Amino acid sequence: MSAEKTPYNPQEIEPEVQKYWEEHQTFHAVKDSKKQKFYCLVMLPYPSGRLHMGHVRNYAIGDVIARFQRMNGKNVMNPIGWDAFGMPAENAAIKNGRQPADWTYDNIAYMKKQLKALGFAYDWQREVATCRPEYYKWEQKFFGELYRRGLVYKKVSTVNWCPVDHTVLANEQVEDGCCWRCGAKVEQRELPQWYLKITAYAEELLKDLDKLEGWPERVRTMQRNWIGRSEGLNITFKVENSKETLTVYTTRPDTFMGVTYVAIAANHPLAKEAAAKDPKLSAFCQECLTHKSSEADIATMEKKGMFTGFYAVHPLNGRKVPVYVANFVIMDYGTGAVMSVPAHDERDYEFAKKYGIDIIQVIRPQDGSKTDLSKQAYTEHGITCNSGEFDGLDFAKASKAIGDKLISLGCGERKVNYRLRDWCISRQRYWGAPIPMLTVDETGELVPVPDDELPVKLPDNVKIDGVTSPLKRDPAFYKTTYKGKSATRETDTFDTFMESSWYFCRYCSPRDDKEMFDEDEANYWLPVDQYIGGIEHAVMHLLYARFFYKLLRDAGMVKSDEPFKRLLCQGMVLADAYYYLDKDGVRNWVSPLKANATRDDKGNVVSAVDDEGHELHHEGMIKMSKSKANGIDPEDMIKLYGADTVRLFMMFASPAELTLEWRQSGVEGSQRFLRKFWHQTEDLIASGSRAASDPDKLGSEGRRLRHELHSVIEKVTDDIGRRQTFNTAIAAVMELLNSAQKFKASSEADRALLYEIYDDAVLMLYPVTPHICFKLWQMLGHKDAIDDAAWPKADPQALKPLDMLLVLQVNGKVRARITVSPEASEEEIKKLALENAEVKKHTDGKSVRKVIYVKGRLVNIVAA
RNA sequence: GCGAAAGUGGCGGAAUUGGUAGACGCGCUAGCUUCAGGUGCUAGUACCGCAAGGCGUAAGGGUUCGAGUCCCUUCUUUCGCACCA
Repeated sequence: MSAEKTPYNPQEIEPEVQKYWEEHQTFHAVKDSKKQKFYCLVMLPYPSGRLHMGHVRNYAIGDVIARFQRMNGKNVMNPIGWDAFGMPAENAAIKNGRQPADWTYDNIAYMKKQLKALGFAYDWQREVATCRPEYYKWEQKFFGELYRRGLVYKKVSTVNWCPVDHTVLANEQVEDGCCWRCGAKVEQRELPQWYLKITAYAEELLKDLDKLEGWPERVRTMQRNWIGRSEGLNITFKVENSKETLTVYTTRPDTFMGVTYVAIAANHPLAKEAAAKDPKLSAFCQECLTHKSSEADIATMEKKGMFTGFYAVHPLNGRKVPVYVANFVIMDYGTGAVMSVPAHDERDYEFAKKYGIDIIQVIRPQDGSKTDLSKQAYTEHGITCNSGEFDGLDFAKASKAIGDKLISLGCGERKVNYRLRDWCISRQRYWGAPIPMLTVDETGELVPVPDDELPVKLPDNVKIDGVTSPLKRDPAFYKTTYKGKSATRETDTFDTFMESSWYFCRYCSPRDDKEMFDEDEANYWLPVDQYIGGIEHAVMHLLYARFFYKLLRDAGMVKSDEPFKRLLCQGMVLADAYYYLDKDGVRNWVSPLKANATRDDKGNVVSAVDDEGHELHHEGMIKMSKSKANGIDPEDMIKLYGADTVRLFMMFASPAELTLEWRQSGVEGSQRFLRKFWHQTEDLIASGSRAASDPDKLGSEGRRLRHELHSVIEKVTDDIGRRQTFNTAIAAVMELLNSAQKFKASSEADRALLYEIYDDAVLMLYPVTPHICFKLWQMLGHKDAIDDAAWPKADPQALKPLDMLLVLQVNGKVRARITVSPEASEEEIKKLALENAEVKKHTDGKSVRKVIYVKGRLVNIVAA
């Protein structure tokens, strides 16, 4: 024990180990058909400038899985890249006059350093930045192909318009009626836009969700709801005094005989026709269109309508029903017109009451109970009434009969509808991939930019004023020719979700200058075996990427149907938030690192004061954010504790899918563990050299400990590989090391066992804390680097239990614990249980009714 | 409103197939060591009780020899969606 102890110094060893990985290109992946591949993918970051804890958590999880799979013999690809187009670069350009490109590339360089300091096992040779022409060239080419395949179209339509960012937002990008990035209230505008026909794949996107067994159920449910398939009927009404007809979509054909009015969207052709004659109606339509347009906002706003003067003619009973413009009907969903049955729909009921429209009951409850339509609508499925020849039918029969009748009259058509709408990919921004389309000036013909002219490069050195895209003011960009004729380029750019929809394919051959990606490489690596990212991408990104993958498949470029086999959505990172109130009662948020909390003897925060003496209010643990000043900078933490400590804490503090509470004391605990691990390994080495393992020479304590080791190997393997419960895997190793620490080695065989334990513990912790394990592995005398070492295997011999701990219960209550030989028969065990003194205390004077033995676990004696 | 998930010590969490509730860690308490220590080590720590023992997984009920786990009712929280015609 005389050996000098070296302190555990992560600041020294981590850069050293990282340098080794860099020099050896340890994590460079090469296709090898003889080896089973494993594609581990983390959602690529937007280069905002600095990593945040959300990134670190995401990538730590990915790194653990990638390293674990590598140790298990897989050929692992673990790439990283940059989702480099987007608004913040333009905002930075506006703010400090820098070019978006310069700003972005600087950020990438900085964040790359941060990622390297965390020791992630990326194949840096595959790094991709989506803003490079070599990347988006292929996206432009593919877009041209999609256009030729009829999957791209341009249409004028109402779109969500962000008045602050001066850009159109996809429906999916609007949160609570506000822009998802800047939070400004969204308005509606009519603009010509490019669309991708995602609805053509709606059915398959829905159906294939069933194949995604490795996805969290909640994500699949969200996507199912987002696609929102419904079966119904399109019904066409004739309109009096108009050439227009009116087609509505309904999922309740059974209520058709109760229609008393029709509601249409403000920008429906019939509404426009009526508005042309009526200034009041025109003003109302205008008001409807300037309204916030997200579904959530429409849901909460007051329902309003206005009579158009038109009457639609009910095709079955000839009734003339008024046509209203209503603010809650959307042109883009269904047909932009709704038939209204106030008696059996709550919204229609409310509307009818407000405007004095008839309410006619055509459905009655199946069980014969009474309904009171003077109070509320009856919305359940029931039996038809007041419906003439259709009376007395249930929902299915009535829907079929009425549908058949309408179809035979030529004014009905069965229709499957989706909530999902086509993907608008146009953005009125500079910092994005230009949409590669041209308009021939003379003819107005729309054509894709010919492949040999791609990429359509973004011009450099532009002036950004935050209002008009520089592309729209730059004739050198938009003036061009097509087959000798003058033409005008599209000046809109792609939605950045386009780039993130296929980057994982590009990783397969990232420097390919002949095609989008190499098919042999892609079909070796794809699909992704494990994808890891935030739950916020559950619908948009993950749906678009699935769609894009199917487009690639139908172009013959990939062979599988789904891009991501297994998905893990990690939880948010929270931290304590504190504030004090200033003179004006305004909250001033203070970093939790500056809050000195006083705790009671149970450890609860009683009060807190910041460094300047302000009394702080503790808001609790909330999501890390700039506005609440409770973000913890990963770089600060690495400097303070080292990457291994940060990684260990993140993986240990909570299960990956749940929220993670950042606690300084917990981080310190993680560091304490690593320090102990380091010193205990040193102690072992100092206690004597490695002896040959000889399990037969172990005493009973040694055998028990060896049994524990191999049970832990089995558990940790299952926890990381199958269950993905990294926290319990780490806890198991900690427990093992606690046991090893208590074990007094008294022989060569004992010491050999300890070496076996420390070897395996180092291997098992390597995916989580690779730097310290790299060094400990060397210290334990291994010549080859740990990076290529194999994951430990549980020895079946050692897994056999030496003795069995049984719980003895009387009437379900634990009364004693006994140890028996694993060979003991059930009869012997039951006898032992009944003779146990503690058991007897509780069975005395009672008769034993039943004795239940659960193998290897317990004996329960039922006595009364 | 609809849909989904979840409620376990002072805290994060564990209990994987209905079978020892509270692993592991944080915090706290006591002691030792070091003493420049916000280091290290040892022990204790759900609650009530001196103890025997009792009680205990949001609340209430049920199934079972046995329930944190399954079923029903209620409450709460979180997340997602939302006039979807």
